[in-house]
Amino acid sequence: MPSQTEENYLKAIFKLSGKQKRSVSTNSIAEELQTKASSVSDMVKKLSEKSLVNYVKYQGVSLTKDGLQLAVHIVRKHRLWEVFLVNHLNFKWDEVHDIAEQLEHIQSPELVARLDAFLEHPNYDPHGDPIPNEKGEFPKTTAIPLNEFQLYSKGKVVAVEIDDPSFLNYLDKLNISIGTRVEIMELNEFDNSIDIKIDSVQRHISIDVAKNILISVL
Amino acid sequence: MPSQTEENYLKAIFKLSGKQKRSVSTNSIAEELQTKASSVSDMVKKLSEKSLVNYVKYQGVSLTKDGLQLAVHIVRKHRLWEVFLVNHLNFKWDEVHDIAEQLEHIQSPELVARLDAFLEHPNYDPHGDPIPNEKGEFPKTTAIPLNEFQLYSKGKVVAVEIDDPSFLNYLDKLNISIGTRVEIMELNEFDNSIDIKIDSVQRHISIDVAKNILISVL
DNA sequence: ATATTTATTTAGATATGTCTAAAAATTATG
DNA sequence: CATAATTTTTAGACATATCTAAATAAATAT
Repeated sequence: MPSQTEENYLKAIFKLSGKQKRSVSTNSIAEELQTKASSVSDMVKKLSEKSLVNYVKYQGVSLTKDGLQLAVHIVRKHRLWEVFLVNHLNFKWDEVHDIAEQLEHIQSPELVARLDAFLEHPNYDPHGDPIPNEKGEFPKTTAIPLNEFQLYSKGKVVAVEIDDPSFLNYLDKLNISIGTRVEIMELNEFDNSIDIKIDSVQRHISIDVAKNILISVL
Repeated sequence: MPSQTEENYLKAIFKLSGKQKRSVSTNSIAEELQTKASSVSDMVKKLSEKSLVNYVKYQGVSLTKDGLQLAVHIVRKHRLWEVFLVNHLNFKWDEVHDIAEQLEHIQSPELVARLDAFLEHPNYDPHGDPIPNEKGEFPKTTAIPLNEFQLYSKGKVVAVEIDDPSFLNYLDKLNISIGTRVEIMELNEFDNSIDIKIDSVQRHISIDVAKNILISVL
């Protein structure tokens, strides 16, 4: 059984690898985990010995099949707990990340299975992120970032790319949440900012915000 | 914030101190935590420096006010989680200890408060153990062990003293659970065993079992 | 292609929590 | 009360995970 620290490394590598599963640099892991590159080197070596990551000195890290499976399972637990916290304990979507960060390390397959059933097998967490099933398979989504959306098209917010409380709070202020309908009114070439309409109110958002909001076409 | 290990030591000392809050020996802590006496010596020294225990070399350990408060709070979390696991995730009373053992270390006062509310402020856990409130106050109980019960008197099982799965399983077999009505039919002086009536069925139980079943008089 | 900058790794140190084996204190026994 | 048995503590070692500082490799710029 991997330690909590090891689990956090696996999760960080999973997150940074993206869908294309590209290999990840020591520095980026260090930044993600708020630690030093030297610590990452050490840990990555250790994970490599356990066959959880592929690691060649100076050439980045990627997850092995075993490592990926573990990482996905931790993500599953994290997101299931977030659903519990929001749907049953009435937390807001910007309050649950740190608590789920702890709960995700609880070791009990039976607990995960029963929690999943209790929550009625949710496919998405409160941030719209997909929840993998027991086998590690993700529900497929066709969402694209708001900034890649076509002018005058209409869509529905299905997820956000980051769950930093300050970002989520900002979205709350703009009245944007999962399920919100948006229409693209104008694309400003100058700074790549976007004008959108929400509930018939026009709003202006920056490219940095737009690319972290995932939309599905209506 | 104390580490998980420190929390486990505090909890062990709390458990071993009993209601009279007697001071606890190094060896008994070692046994309770399945570790070595030398490790206990080290840790107890550390907890003493943090003013969580009173410790004089060779003379045992007791909790300070701060240590007691922390220990009680961990017990509160443990028992609340057990209620959740049994009442909402349909675990049996003999399956929840190890999971609660992990969940009790989750740090979030807000989570505890909301869990407590979600569970509707329970006073007892699935084993009948009292759950302290936010201030650390226990609901008062007048329960006494079955072996101290008077002949021919009737009572109701309100708690069990140990939550070892093998013990709980044995009780299940005898059809004894929290709320079961029992009547003392015979006290056997020879081996201190007891004959009791449960649902009009007579059963024979040993002193070791009897003293771990708490009864309140009817 | 060489020098410089940046990224990464190694070496050595530190903190936590554990252990074994030996020493010291306490308690029990004759 | 002196000796034996037990309990507890200390000393020194080890594993995990971290850090700083120095060394090395890779990438970038001149």
